Amino acid sequence: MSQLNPRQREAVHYIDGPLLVLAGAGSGKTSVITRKIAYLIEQAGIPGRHIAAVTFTNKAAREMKERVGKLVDRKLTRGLTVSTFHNLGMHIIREELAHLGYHPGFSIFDAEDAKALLQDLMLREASADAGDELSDIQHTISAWKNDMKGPEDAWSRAVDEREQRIALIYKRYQQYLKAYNAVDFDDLILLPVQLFRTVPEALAKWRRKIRYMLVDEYQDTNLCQYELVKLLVAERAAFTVVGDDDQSIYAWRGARPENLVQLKEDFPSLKIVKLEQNYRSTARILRCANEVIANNPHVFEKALWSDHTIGDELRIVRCRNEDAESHRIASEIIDQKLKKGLQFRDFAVLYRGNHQARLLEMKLQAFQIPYRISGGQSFFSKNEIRDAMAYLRLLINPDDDAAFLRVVNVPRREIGPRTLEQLSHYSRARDISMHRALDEMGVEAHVTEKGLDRLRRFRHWVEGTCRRLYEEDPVPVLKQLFTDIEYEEWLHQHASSPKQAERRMENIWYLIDSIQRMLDDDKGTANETSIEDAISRLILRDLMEQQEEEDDSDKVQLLTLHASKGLEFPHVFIMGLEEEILPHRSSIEEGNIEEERRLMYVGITRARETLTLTFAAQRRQYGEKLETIPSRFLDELPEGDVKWEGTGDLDQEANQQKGKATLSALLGDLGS
DNA sequence: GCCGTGGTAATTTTT
DNA sequence: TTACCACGGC
Repeated sequence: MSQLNPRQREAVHYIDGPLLVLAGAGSGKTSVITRKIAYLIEQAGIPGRHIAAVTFTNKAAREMKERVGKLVDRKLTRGLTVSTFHNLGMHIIREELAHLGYHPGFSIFDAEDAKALLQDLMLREASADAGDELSDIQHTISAWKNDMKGPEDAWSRAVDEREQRIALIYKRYQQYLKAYNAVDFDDLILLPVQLFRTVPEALAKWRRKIRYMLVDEYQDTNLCQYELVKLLVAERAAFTVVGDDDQSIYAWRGARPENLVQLKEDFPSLKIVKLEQNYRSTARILRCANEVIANNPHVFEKALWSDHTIGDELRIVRCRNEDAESHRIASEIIDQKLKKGLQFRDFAVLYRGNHQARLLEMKLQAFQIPYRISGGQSFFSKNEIRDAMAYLRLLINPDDDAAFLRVVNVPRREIGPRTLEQLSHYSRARDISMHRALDEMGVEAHVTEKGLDRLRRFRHWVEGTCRRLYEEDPVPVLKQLFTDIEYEEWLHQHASSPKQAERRMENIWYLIDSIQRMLDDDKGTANETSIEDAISRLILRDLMEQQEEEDDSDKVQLLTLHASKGLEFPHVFIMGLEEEILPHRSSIEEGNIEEERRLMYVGITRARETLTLTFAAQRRQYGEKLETIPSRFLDELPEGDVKWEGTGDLDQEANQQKGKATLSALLGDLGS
């Protein structure tokens, strides 16, 4: 799509004021953003370094960078910011450390570090109640941060005892983070907001830097993120936000689609451009999508259209039970692939919850259908990578107690829980990090001699490595580190097979290679990546190439509806179209059907050519067989556009299906 | 540390 | 029903 349609062109060329682009599914939203960046640089004469485009995921940022790179001369994109909200926040914090009371090399705690800290805090602070769930506390604090509430606000606005308790924990939590020279993910957005509200010079500086701002997936912004945008764009209001209220499916984690409406109030001169032409799906699929979403109330009316052919009817397939459902999908994939000469990668199966993929996986394996499943263990949650990251963090910030605790005894240095307990007790009493505590004379009265000796030896080694990291070429120092500690031997001792240990070690080297690549990437340019920067970017997961490489293979895609947002496939199955699944039971209970409907809408609009919706008439749930009720969303589809199957004699149909499937499997074998 | 036991809950997920 | 957890004993 090299030519822009009139609406898209309008969105690209309008730069005189605030602009909201309501971009329907498949309407070429990324094109608009990337073309607009090109337009701003080449036509409007705004230097790249004064433009910032913000997304939610690294993947989106990477894709955008790539596409801008193809449109604009490399020289002109110098200094252009295309990053996630969190990455932008990290850079602001890094540049304004002094104002915020942080030191260089600050750590970024991920959810697990934060959880560990909270756990620790609760054990000794006793402000918590036995009934308080750790994850509940964590989520509450996170939600407060997303709402821009500090510990004091949370305390004064607490509505019950539980909130009061959590507010106290929140306060202590922040104190510890500060002592560790660490921030958590939410702080990456919140701290810049607090900074900009209290230090006008800092705000002025960033306003001078960012003269034009673009925000992708605007309906997913939370209160804090919107505030950051608002602060940065100021009254000048040179910005474009792109979003789709109908694809808001993340309200449960703080996203505020209301921010779309709020924009109109905050910026009365806001111009709105609607992108309604869809370049992805058949006219029939779009008609169905429009019908379904029309059941939601709307502030902005929008209807997708396409000049594609009408296309096949949607199929709704009733299956006897969940077993038959998965079986049917697997056999249909074989069947359609054969009949239409397709590839496995042309198919995607979408579902509400990850557990629904289990059965399907088994069936796909039985049919020898290759598949790729979304989610699962990520590179960064692997134990060896978490160890390695902890070492890296410790090197750039020795006060990072979470990192310290993770690796102080990995591999074994004979520093046991008792010794650590003593050290931690002392350091907390003094309100300093463990690393710092080891410096003090006072600690000697609290930790046994043997333990202290080992701890100090570890600390000495860390400091030596630290120094070398800055004096020498960092990457060889890092490689040396893992040899020094004999990490590979340790992996072998703890792995179930030598092969596994080798694989884990490979992951470590891959991680270090990635650092090398980051450092090399912009070597010699104005904004050269520092080792701290590279490590922070790793914590923010700005590295996913490994998965990408695997993506090339010919596999059926299995994804949750959430994970499917932004993607498209020629042939889509959505399974489990039953009440209590889609819409999900808890959403029904909470009365939040609208977000579930948007989820359905997202699912429908993923399909280019065909869409098959399946449900099981009977499903085993928590041990007992239950009759299910077909999803209400099925009734919302226009009758003339759907074809129901499997409503007749179920047994007979299942047998027919089985026969067909066996035949297909045989043919499939011959074909390969 | 590793393993069995019993109790509980059972979405969606990025940074 | 299953799967994951925290807990306690070795």
